[in-house]
Amino acid sequence: MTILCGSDEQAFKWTGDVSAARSLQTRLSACVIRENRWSSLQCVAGADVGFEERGAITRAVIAVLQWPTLFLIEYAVARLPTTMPYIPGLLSFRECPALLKALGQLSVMPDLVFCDGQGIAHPRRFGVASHFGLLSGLPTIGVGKSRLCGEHVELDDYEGASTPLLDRGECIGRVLRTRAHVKPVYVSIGHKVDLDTAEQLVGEATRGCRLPEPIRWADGIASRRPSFMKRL
DNA sequence: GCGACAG
DNA sequence: ATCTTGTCGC
Repeated sequence: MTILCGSDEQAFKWTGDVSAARSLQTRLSACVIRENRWSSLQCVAGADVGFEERGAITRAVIAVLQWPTLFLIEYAVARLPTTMPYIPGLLSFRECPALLKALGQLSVMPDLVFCDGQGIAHPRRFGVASHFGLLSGLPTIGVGKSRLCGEHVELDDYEGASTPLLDRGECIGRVLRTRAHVKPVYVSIGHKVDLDTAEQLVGEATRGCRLPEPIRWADGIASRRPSFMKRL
């Protein structure tokens, strides 16, 4: 049952069948581990994706940082032809191939990955952070910049404020204000990390900016922002 | 049928 | 996400 998760997905091919992709997500979501399955952190990574050629090429970036100093150790950039369009709820099928390629190019395997996007805070509890975690086997945390699904009460405007993200009677994540006066981020379990730990780690990985440092690096490189490219 | 909708 | 012009603050 669970042993089929990895191999099933590797064989997945996008044919335009939205229903088939959704069914696969529902099956794979049962394989996601929602509790801590790691011992210690030596280094963590940030993962993000960007596009080239007006979307024809998918460019994935994984930046590895030392923990808990958050100094950049190394990074990898991988490019692959884009095989499917962006469809809300199916983002992981579009981004995971390039992310896995980038992961394979690293010389040091991170102990945990902060992903740009939702984990189980997803209609079928299988966002990109969970999908990538399952495929790589690595612990992952989903950090979304906006909401995909779920509801929550208004959030206090001070740094560290947080409130549960609820969907169909289930707590699927937490809305966290990483900095006063800025939009909150949506933290959720990706794989092998529980929610309390995920929120705590996001807080510890954030240094004055809205997003945690690992994701800032991956995003800065994926978006080719001069301020980041200069520091490489 | 209508509105919502990660990146 | 990407494109793109303009503005605000340190």
